[in-house]
Amino acid sequence: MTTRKDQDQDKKNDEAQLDENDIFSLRKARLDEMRLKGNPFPNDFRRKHLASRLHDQFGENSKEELESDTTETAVSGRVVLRRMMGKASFLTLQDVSGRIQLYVRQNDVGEEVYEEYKQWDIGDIVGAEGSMMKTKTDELTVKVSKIRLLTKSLRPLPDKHKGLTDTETRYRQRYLDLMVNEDTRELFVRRSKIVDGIRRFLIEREFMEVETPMMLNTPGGATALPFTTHYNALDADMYLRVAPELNLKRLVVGGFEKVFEINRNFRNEGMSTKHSPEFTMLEFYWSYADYNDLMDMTEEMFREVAMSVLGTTEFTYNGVLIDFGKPFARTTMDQAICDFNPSVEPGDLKDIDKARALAKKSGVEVHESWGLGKLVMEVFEVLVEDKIEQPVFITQHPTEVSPLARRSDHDPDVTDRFELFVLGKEIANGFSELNDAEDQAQRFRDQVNAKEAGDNEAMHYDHDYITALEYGLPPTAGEGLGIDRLVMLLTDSPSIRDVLLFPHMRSKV
RNA sequence: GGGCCGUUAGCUCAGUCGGUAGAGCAGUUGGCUUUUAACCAAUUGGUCCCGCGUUCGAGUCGCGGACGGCCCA
Repeated sequence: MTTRKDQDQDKKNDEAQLDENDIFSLRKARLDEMRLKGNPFPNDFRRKHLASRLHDQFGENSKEELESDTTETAVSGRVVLRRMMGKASFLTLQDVSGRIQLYVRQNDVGEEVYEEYKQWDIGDIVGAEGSMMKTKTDELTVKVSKIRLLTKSLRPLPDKHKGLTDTETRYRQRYLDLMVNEDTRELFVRRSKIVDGIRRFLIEREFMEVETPMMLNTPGGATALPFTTHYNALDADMYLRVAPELNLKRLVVGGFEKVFEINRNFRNEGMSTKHSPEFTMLEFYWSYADYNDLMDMTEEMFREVAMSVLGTTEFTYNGVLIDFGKPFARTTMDQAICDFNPSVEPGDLKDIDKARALAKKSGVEVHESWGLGKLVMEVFEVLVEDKIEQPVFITQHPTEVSPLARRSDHDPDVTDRFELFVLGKEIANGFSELNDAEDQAQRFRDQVNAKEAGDNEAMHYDHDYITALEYGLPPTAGEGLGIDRLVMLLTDSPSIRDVLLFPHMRSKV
């Protein structure tokens, strides 16, 4: 049945067609002609070699050596450059591995094919067979004997020299960015290698990869505002997860003593160069280990990943040299506040009135319901975070702001927790897990109170999680690591959007 | 949410004091059988982001809005 809405949509589409420019109409006309002669989108061409493989195998051969070499190749990819010289021409073909030049002569492919070939466009995808040669200027080239059009492209590619620089278009039409900007391709290859490196690091240490739900009845595991959605079949409102933490610890209760998950979390917050509403986190849980073990392992992981991805532990971010090869500093939150702010005295952070005064003086919008712990945390965020450059583990977070972390044996007001900061960015957050069900229940109640007092980021009370703890969670350490931010560091990217293939954008009209 | 900046041809960008809308690339036509940002000649192409206002006249000035970027919260 055709609805009114469909008709409107069809009308819109028709209008869009009419709006198209001359280049599009011309190419569409060419495509229509091709349809009359056969299928312009064949899928029976098979490639023999990637461009990079040809360069590896024949790049060092001389012109003469290649003339006597009879190796036949078959290559395919997108035409990105073309130089026509009457009855002969050069094409630059781009495949996933790189570029290779093709030399197409009318004498070699035949007059009929060459006439058709002249109607093809930059951006088309072609397949070609031929032998290897080198040109006058020593460029490795496929001397084409057969060439076919595999996919007709209807839209013109961005400028062949200047490329595509408009940030908005690069984000909205990432495929164009990837087509023409090699840096972008390399960045996302690197991202993939980073994730691969982390996965291998954990699997080598006998961690098991698991997947836990994205949609939950009760969100938890982090203090953050969740997205809500609706499950029609159950007629139930549900939440997108803000962290996989509670489910992963349920698995540890069940006996999977070392688990990890690399997946998306969703937080209903604003976007910035450091924040995306959906972001990728590694979370892992390690039984019979504590937060000190986590810090050791995190350093080791960063070193190994940097080596495997960059070939070195040194890199620069925004002009600052960072070396993951050096030991990361470790300091408590209180100590860091005092170190970065000589005017602050340790006593200021132990007295709620003094801490409140310091917070207000530092520009924090203080709520009267906040305890000492929350005040100290806020002061840290304002007075320290941005000033950090080199990697540092900040430890001993207040219990008040760490509702899932184990209390310190020496001071019940702080936890055995750390956050790793590099260049003002929080990269990782880990702690010895709270496995005392009664303490956890009280912490949840405190969170519910905070929520009722207006903190919409406070956690829900998760009854089933308490039940799980009542069966017994072994002593465990757990950590979350922001993959996107780590990728930013290792690719020198100023914005998180640069390391997301399809960053969220407001829809246009 | 606030501040600053941006939006002109498919892409990259100019556009003077408010006076007929420009270039390079891409495209089209012709030439060219080792080019490589190929070259030579000719040439097509515009909702100047949208709306309102000021003005004899707005890409340009004013107001409002959309989208984006950066900074701040």
